[in-house]
Amino acid sequence: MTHHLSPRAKEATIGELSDRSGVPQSALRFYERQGLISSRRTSGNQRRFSRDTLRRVAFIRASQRVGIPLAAIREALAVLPEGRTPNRADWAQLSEGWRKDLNTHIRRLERLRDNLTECIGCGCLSLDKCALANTDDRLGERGPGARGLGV
Amino acid sequence: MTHHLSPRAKEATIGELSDRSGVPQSALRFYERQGLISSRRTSGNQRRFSRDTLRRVAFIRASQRVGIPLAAIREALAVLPEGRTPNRADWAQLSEGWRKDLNTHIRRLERLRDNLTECIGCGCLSLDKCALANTDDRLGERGPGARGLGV
DNA sequence: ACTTGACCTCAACCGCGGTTGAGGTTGGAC
DNA sequence: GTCCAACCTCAACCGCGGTTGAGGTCAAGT
Repeated sequence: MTHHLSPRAKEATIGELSDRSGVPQSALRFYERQGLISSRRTSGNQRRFSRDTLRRVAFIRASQRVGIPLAAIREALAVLPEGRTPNRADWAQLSEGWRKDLNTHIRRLERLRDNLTECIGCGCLSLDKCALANTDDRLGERGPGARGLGV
Repeated sequence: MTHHLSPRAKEATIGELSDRSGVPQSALRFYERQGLISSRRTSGNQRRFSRDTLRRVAFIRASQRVGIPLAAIREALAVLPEGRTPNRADWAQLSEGWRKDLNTHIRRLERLRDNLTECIGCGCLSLDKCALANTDDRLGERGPGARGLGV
């Protein structure tokens, strides 16, 4: 009873995490640099990821797939607890927020689709009054550089 | 009756086009380099845009807003006639295709939202069988470099 | 004729989301 | 103890969608 099991029993190397998540190692290192995931280091400086990291990575990829920029994903992930392993309630809280964002996003797309149909379909092609041209929603200009805006 | 009006009566300078479309001149030049719009040049090498270019630009921006990459927009615009000024039917054809893409896109988002709710909500957090992790839709990997994939 | 602002090109740079490769260490199996 | 795959860092590069700035020309008004 004195040989105290090391906690790494459930930890994954970067290769394992990559295989399980389908995300390239280079991307995982990149995510770590960006503060989206974190790892413990072995005495030999190798990464060891805790089990819940797989979940985080899945969440990151799923979010990205709908066009959410990494910075926004990082913010969202920040609601997860620091020291403790996130539990179901933590993830539920996270996904609830995401659900709202997704709904907003979906509504925007629907609006655009309807405008497109209406506007071109009706032949109003005068852009001054066209819903297509004057899309009411402001999409945060936020400085120069590429737009990005998460679609 | 002999002073034959010059055709530039309805042409716009880049500044005018920029003002009317709200798109920076730098972006308009960029679009031209990328083959999304085109211009006539004056004897002094200045650009003159035909009237329908305003429409093209509006279309480009609207498309971008929903996350469609410029390359895809260029392809879509290729269905417009070369010599002739595009008429209503041309634009309608274009927008019909877009409407379908938008619908597909919207459905993808809805699916993700529902998966998220179900998956996290139900506590199934085992990623192996999770819809979040194993999103069935293939999103065209197409080579290395940034994903892009138009969201 | 001259000024002034709008236009031109070209090259360099930006943020994003990574990949690639060189050169060096680690660690598990034999 | 030695081997080799798997890991490490760091710097450079990629495509995308542009912006910025230097240095030069054009055209409309006085």
